[in-house]
Amino acid sequence: MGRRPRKQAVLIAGPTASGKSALALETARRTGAAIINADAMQVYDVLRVVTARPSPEEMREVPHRLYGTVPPGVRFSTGDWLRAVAAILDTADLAGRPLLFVGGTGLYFHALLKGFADVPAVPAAITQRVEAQVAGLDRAGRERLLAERDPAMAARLQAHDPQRVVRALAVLEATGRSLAAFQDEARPALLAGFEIERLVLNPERSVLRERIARRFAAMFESGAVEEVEALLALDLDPCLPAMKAIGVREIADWLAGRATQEEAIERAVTATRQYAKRQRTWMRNRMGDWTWIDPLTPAR
RNA sequence: GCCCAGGUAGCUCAGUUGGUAGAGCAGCGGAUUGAAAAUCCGCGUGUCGCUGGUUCGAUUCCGGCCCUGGGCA
Repeated sequence: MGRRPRKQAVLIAGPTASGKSALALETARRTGAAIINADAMQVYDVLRVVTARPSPEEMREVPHRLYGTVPPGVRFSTGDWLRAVAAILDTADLAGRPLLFVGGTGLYFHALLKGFADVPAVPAAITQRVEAQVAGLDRAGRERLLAERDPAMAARLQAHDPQRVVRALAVLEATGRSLAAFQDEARPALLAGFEIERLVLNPERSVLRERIARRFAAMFESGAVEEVEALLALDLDPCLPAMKAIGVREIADWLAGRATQEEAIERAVTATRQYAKRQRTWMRNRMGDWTWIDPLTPAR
């Protein structure tokens, strides 16, 4: 039995501004690894500075995948991301390189490690119809509607927020099956057969806060404004994910005279801090068995 | 110096006909299976400027002081 070295994957998660990209780059230089994006916003083209995507020089130096590869007019989903990763694993061009999955989107790592329900595409017309139906309902109304149509999903959802209720109802309508049934079907994890190392970067709270504040102020001076102008010029639907990247709304408000620069920066910094908090909640509660490190405090 | 307004949560403020107080934002905790930088759920964290007086009881009423803003000099 010929012994081939096992394929290696390193997963680097952590809240925004925790130093993931720097660690990934340093590791890739040392080990010859390729870096694969696991961040929902860094996939979008146009927004580089605002999403803190690696620079063109860094991307030239080390192989990077799934950074800025999706037009901002596209609604890229977790399933799309997982398929894109599968396609990368199937190609030979990264053969032999360790893979570094780097990003802040907990759901992507979950899908990568645990598999993801394979649900057929739901026609946009159906989603729109369901959205219109759910739009006027309050929390109790949503809960009641879902319980009536899809008790299994109603029982599964902890919070009956509009997005999840719409998704459940749309899947039911499009396929005739409950989303719960799809979720219960075991999906093979993409990284089966890999030797996997899992890291969560967890800087001290006060340090992270300070880095977030400094980083956004710097973004403002180094191209973020031009990016947002370019994005706005595309005149996209404001509901699209790329339009919701932190900083887009805030800078757009400043450009339109609805906020001073100081206010725009403060709001974006607050939004980033709140985002980091949500990330930490996910990581604390769902990545407890990963290796936690503080990359920013010298004495660790 | 005098007059007026105000001083209540981290911030902006509401309120208590005297029984130690509550909104928004911020913050904290939680959920998270195709929008996830999204979308939701839960939680008030307080010498009511200080100090005397009246009162069974004062953040509330009265006096004094301090501070802030505006006006008059």
